[in-house]
Order: sequence, then C-alpha cells, then structure tokens
Amino acid sequence: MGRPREFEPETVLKAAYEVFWTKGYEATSTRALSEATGLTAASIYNAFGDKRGLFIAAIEHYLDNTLRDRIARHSAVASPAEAITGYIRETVDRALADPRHRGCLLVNTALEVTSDDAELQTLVINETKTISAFFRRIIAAGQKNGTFPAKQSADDLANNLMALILGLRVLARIGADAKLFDSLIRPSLVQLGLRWPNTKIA
Amino acid sequence: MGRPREFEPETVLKAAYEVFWTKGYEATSTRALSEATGLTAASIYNAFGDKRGLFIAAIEHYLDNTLRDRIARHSAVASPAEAITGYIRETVDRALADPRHRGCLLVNTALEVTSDDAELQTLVINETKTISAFFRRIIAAGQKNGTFPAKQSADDLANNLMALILGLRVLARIGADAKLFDSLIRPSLVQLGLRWPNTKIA
DNA sequence: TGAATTTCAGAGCGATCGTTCTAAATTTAT
DNA sequence: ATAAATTTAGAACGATCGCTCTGAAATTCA
Repeated sequence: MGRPREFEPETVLKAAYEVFWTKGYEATSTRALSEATGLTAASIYNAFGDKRGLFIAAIEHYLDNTLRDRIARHSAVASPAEAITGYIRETVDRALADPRHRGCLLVNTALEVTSDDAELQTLVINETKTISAFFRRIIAAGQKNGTFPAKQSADDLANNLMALILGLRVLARIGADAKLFDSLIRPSLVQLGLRWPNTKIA
Repeated sequence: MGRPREFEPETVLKAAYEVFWTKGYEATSTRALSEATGLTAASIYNAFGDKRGLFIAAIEHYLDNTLRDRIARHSAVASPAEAITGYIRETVDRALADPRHRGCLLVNTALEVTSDDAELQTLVINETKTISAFFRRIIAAGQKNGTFPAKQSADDLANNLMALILGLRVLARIGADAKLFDSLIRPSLVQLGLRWPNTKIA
C-alpha cells in the first residue's frame, strides 16, 4: 500500500551522521542534511519526524558501525592482553587517521546537546557503560587466569580505562598527536602489566 | 573623550560565559546574551566585535576564574601528594555540586566549535598543556623527594592524569555520580602511591 | 558654550532556521 | 480501472538568527 521509499535507510543514516559528526548538531542545517542524504526535506520529516529524530537514528547507526562493532571484534580475541591493547590501538589509529579531527560523534554529542535532553543523556550514559563493561569483562578474565595483577578491582581499572578513552577522544578532536596519545595511555596499561609500544609514524 | 561605558567588563563576561556554558556556543543567541549581560546588541558589538569575539573574551575570563585559579592555588601547596589529590578533589566536588551538569566550558567548547576554528583550537590545546604541565611539575617534585615512585616518567603520568580529567569532565556533563568518579580516579592515583578515599555523600 | 567622540536604546536589516503545505508521482488493494 | 495510501518535489511559512542603522544621551577637549 502506498508508494515505496526510494532511499536506503542505511545510506541515508550514514550520510547524515557524517554531517553531524563534522559540524555538530546545532550547526548542521536541515538543508545540509537534505543535500548530504539526497532526500528532500519532506522525505526526511516524513521518515524521521524531525531533525532530532534523524539525529538519534543517525547516532544509533554510527554506534553500530563504530563503537559497538569495535567492541564486538575485540571481545572475540582470545587473549585479554591483546583485546585491550588491540582496542586502544585501533582507537588511536582511527583518531590519527582522521585529518578533520572529528573525534567521536558520541562524545561530541554528549557535550553539546545533552544538557537538557534526558533521552540523549541516557543514550550517552549507556554507551559509556558499554565501554567500561567491555573493559571489565576482559580485565576480570585476565585477573582470573593470572595475566593481570589483581590488586585493584576490575571495576576501577575498567572505569579508569573508559574515562581515559573519553579524554583521548577529546584530545583527538583538537588534533593531538601520536606522541601524546602514547604517553597518556602508557601509565594506565603499565598497571595492567602491559607494555604500550610507541605508535610508528606512517 | 566620548561617553564612558556603563558596564563592568568582568560582570558582563561572567554573565556571558554562564550562558555559553549552559547552552553551548551555537545554541546561545545574541538576544540571550543581551538579556543575560544587560547590554544592548549595539553595546556588545561595539565592545567585542561580534558573537565570537565575546565568546573568546568570555572563555578567557572563565579560565581565569576557574581552571587557572585552581592550578595556582594547588601549586602553592607544600606537599606534592596534597597538591594532586586536592586538585582532583576540587574538580570532582565542583562537578557533583552543579545540578545543571555543565561540565567544563573549555572541554564543551573543544568538541563543539573547534573543528575548523584554528584560533579556538590552539586556545584549548594550550589549556590542556597548562593542566599537564601543572601535574608534571608536581609529580617531578614528588619523585625527586621520594614521595612518588619514579619507575614511570613524570611526563607520562602527567599526561595520563590530564586525559583522565578530560574524561571526567565529559562524564560530569552527562551527570555521572561520585561512585563512578572515585572508581575511575583510584587506579591512576594508586600508581603514584596515593590513596583516593571515597567521596562522602553530602 | 560648542564641536568632537563614544555609548546607548531600539527598531529593523537580509539571511537562514526548522518545519509544513500543495500537488504530482508511484505503488497496493479492490 | 479506481480508490486509498504513501512518497516525492519544491515552494513557502513564520520565527529567529547575527548583525547594523538611526538618533538621542553622555562625556572630553577647546
């Protein structure tokens, strides 16, 4: 019944989050979204309700493509040590590879939009919980099999890494370099008994 | 020569950064700034050039009042251990005391405005350097007099703390609680040989 | 006192904002 | 075929945006 949509939701959401990621929520106009997605304003409002609705859908798609995907891949790694260093390595490399220093859409959003938006606030909170839960699982497993020292709780160590990642994302946004990333990561890994080799410059 | 200004620059800048802090740069209208400062649009543009000019002046004033002031006060403390725990304690307490979860204006700005604004980008970068320089001074002194272990470089430890503070500010913005703050801070302090007591709930 | 100078108040500028409307196009169900 | 349903395109809506203009008020130097 009715005329079918002419666009692929995934393509549209990808295009949309790229714009939001680059310019921020407030600075992104609905016209810019029309241009980037190829949809007219009517189609956007028909499918997503309003600008904020598209934003939330786009963020969810972003999280599936980046953060959640990354956690899933590194959760499947056999060694706890490799899971953690691999995850952080990938985060750093991605940050260094982005010439536009866009940081993390989730973190950017957290700071720009959430002050009086409870729904977005919980969305961001839940993702930070997802990150520290990932770290906690790996660390607990590593402590159990003796890879990691067990003097501190897996909870504390995981939250410490999670906050460090958030800080790293802030620094990524303002264009920090490999040397700084390596430096700030090292201490938090040392206490897990891990070495953090310097990032090789491409 | 000419009519004198009727406003106190400090009062105006304070009122301005309160608005920017609460709503973000893009979401703050010049009319909101007029209302908050008590100045007419003409006066604002006369004194600060444009919205961005007022923003930069307001940020500078904010930094003097908060971050730089805090660093100065804790730099003057005799014991390196107290300097560091005191600084972090104050940061956490401030975050917990703000019912509006405004986080840090500097960090909020870093993520919202800087993507293609070189001037603001350097402003933010310089402040992160100020923070880690503060930590580095204290840690180096503590390592020299034997308070802190010297196995890791003061540079790495300082950058680690600085990034942790940035992450903490992100979490403050989305309303994290004392338990999470305590948890994430503890590991980075343990490796300095410091204890981090749980925040007492007021 | 009278130019010169600067600030203030408030209306108003064009541009752009998020959003909606009208109507044509395209489909499914009868 | 035809009715019902939905999506498209593109113009257009009122509101608000950052900013400026006009002219009166307030000061300093002569």
